This record gives sequence, structure tokens and C-alpha cells, in this order.
Amino acid sequence: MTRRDRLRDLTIAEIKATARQQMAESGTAGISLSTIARAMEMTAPALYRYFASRDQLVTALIVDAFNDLANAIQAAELAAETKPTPLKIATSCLAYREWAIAHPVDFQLIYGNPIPGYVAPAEITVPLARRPFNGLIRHFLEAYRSGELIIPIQYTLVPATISAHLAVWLPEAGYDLPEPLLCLLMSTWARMHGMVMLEIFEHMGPVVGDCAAFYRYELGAFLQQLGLTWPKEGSTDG
Amino acid sequence: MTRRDRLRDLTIAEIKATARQQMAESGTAGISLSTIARAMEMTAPALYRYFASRDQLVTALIVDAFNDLANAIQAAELAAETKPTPLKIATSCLAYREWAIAHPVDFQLIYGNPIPGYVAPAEITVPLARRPFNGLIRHFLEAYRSGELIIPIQYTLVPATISAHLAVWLPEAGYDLPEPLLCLLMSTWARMHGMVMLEIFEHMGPVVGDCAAFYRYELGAFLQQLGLTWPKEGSTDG
DNA sequence: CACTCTTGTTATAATCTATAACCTATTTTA
DNA sequence: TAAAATAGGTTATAGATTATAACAAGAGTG
Repeated sequence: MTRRDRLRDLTIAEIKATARQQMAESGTAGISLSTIARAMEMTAPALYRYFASRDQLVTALIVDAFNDLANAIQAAELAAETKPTPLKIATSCLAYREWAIAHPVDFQLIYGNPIPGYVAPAEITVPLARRPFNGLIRHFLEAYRSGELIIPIQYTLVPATISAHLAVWLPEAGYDLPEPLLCLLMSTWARMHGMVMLEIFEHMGPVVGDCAAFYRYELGAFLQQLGLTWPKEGSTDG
Repeated sequence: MTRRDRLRDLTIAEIKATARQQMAESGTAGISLSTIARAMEMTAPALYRYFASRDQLVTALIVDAFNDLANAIQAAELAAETKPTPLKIATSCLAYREWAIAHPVDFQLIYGNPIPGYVAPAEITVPLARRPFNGLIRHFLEAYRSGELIIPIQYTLVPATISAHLAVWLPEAGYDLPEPLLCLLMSTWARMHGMVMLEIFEHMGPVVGDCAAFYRYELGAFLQQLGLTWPKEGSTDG
């Protein structure tokens, strides 16, 4: 790691930081090499010394965002490590929303329709996409194994086509989970994700008013449906 | 309606159709006035006689998409009018996904992050956004009034902040619904929406394989949680 | 000191949205 | 019916954008 390399890394970091800032101001489409260069008091072509194209910069931002989301969730999970299972699951789910609301454009970059014509390179994206959920997966599996979590009757019978796919996918992805448990996890994710998406795109706020409260309310209902009682303490107030 | 007006409407329709087609090919960002003009064997500035800006064209596409989604759901609901309640609700929910999968870019246009720098004008968007759900709202209300649908215990206690907001919003929007029922509706929407979003952005397919089957599976679980038995017949196979 | 690689610059191509100025055919109206 | 107004198209042009090429100058190394 020479001095030059360190300077280079600094510049890369500054480019990404500037991009993120502009994205926060003008949405995911605010990423423009010219504007970034201007803000950094450089000329646009100079940026090509660091990123081969605008799309490659976007990819770098996506990678960072995925890791940042995963780190945020992981940190929250670490803090809740000693808490009872329902609270651990709630923590993971709440952290998901909290990061999304705190970083709406990054969230859109990851889970929404990103930039004009941009398509994320799957080989980079796919492995990263799993990281944020490793904690939740572990909680579910442990709760299931300990008997604390009983898979609701509605989920026990996994459709044949899905079962056939999971029989291949689960071992391939390195997960040792019962199929209905994975389905329950996907259902959980979709439920949380749907709320966050509707909130971020302003479809929920106008209706219910307090989106944070609704998220907790729905999360509580979900946990109760799972037979896990919702703990009163530790609720993030909105 | 003069002859000229008719021709004008035809041209507008052709512009929108061309835009939709290009969008289908190259994503929501594929909407480019130059490209549309080229495809129509016109020059780009000519399009400004019909739409004051690219954003206004996008708004027109969004309006069409909202109406198209609402019409699709309404048509499906009409066909299921005589069926039992659970099937009616299932029909609405299935129609939501089916339209989304059949028109992924339009769906992104409505519910995702649309075009560079574009922000939808709320005064046009907000009233339209409710149309697709009128049927579902009616089904829920009727089922609730007839006693067929009992609001799950987890939903009966609506958080104070939400309740305060709903006390204003519900009458304002012209809905005569109990608050927990509206929350249950929002929860339903978020659940379905989350699945559709994850499917469209390729986060679900790789995991479960058959997204259509998963949607039905989750919908069935949901209806059972509501105490409504999931009917075997009428399942759209995937 | 000289040689090379890195990192910046300016110049330029090709594309995009959008406006201006102009032309022409259709409609409206005196 | 002839003249005026207007709708709907054109080319020319301005100002962005991504991206490449060609060149300049500094940093590191022998």
C-alpha cells in the first residue's frame, strides 16, 4: 500500500461520498459524473481514471449500500443478542426499516429501479443481497430448533414447484433449513419490504399517518401470529 | 370534436403507445423523446406540440397505467362477483399481481422510482392511486358487516397516532370503515405489494423458483389467518 | 538526471431535452 | 371566396450528458 495507493483510495471514497450526497439531494438520478466532478473541483473525464463508467460507480454504490444495510442490521442484532427471541426477530425487522428510512435513496438503489438503463451485475449483487438476512435466518432457525417457534399450519404445506426448487437451492446456498421455514422467512421479508416500499414512495404516510407506528403494529401482529408474544419494552418511538 | 382534434388524439395515443413499447424494451428510462420521434418518423421538437415536456408525457403514462391497473382488477372482480367472499378477495389480490407481472415497467412507473429527476405531481397521482383498491375495500367492508370476516385480535388495537390520523383521514377520503379494518387493508396491500416488488426486481424468483405459486401460497395463508377458508377451485395455475 | 506511470487537463464526438425561428397546410372568419 | 389565424411539422441551436482521445505535468524510481 504505497502513498499513491492511499491517495487513490481517498479520491475513490470522495467520489462515492459526493455521489451519495448528490443522490440524497436529487434522487438516484442525481448521480451525474459532470456534477460530481464539478463539486470536487475536477473535470468529468478525470473520474474515468477511477471508474470505467458511470454504471461502475453505481455498482460500487450498490455494493456499499448492501454492506451498510447488512452492517446496520448486524449492529442492531448484536445489541439485542441477550434479549428473548421475539425481541431479537423484532430488532432485525425494525433495523431493516430504520436503515431504509434513514437512507431512502440507497434503499431505492438496492431494491428499486435504479438509474437510467443501468442493470446491476448479478454476479456482484446476488451474493451481497443475502447478507442482511443472515441474522434473521439464524434467529428463525434457532427458535425453530428450540421449539419456541412453531411454523403456522398455513405454511407447513409448501407447493410442489417451490419444494422442488428449494430442494436444489437450499443446499446450493449453504442453508440447512426446513422448506416451510424458508417460506416463512420469505413471507416475513415480503411483509416488511412491502411496508417500507409503500412508505418510501409516499403511499402509506398519507393514509395511516404514522408509518413507524404502523410498522411496529404490523410487526407485532406478525409475531403474535407466529405464537411469539410482542414485548412492550424496546419499542423505537416515532 | 373536429377532425383535427381526432387526428391529434390519434397522434397522442401513438406517442404514448410508442413510449410504452420502448419502455418495455429498455426499462422506464427507455423513454426518450428523440427515440420516440425517430420510431414515429418525426423529429423530436414536434413532440412538444403534444406534451410540454418529457415529464408531462411520463405523467400521462402514469395516469394511463393507474387506470389500466384499476380496470384490470375491476374486470377480474366483475367476473368473480357471484363467488364466495374469500374467492372475491383472492381475485382482487391475484389480479393485482397479474397486472404487475404482465406490465412490469408500468408497475415500476407507478410504484417504483420512475424516471431521472421526475417527480409525480401529487394532485394528479393521489386520487388515482386509490382506484385499484376500491373493490377490495368493498369486499372487506361487506364481509365485515355480514360477520363473515372477523378482524384478527392482533389488529383490533390501533396505535393512538394512527387512530388520530384516521379519524381525520377516513371521513375526508369518503370511507366509512372501522379503523382496524383499514389497517387490515393496508396490511393486505403491503403484503401483496412486497411480494410483487421482490418478484419484479428479481429478489424472489432465485429463492423460491415459482413466484406465482408462492403468491397463492402466501395469499392462502393470509386468508386462513383471517378465518376465511381458501377455496381450491379457480386457482390460476403457474 | 532521465524514464515511466499516474492523474489530471483540454478538445471532441455523440446523445439527450428543450427552445427559437420558420414553413406549410388546414381551419376559421370577414 | 380570399385573407387571417392556427396547428403541426421542419431545421438550427443551446446547454447537458457520457465517454474517448490526445496531451501536459507531477510523483516515484533507476
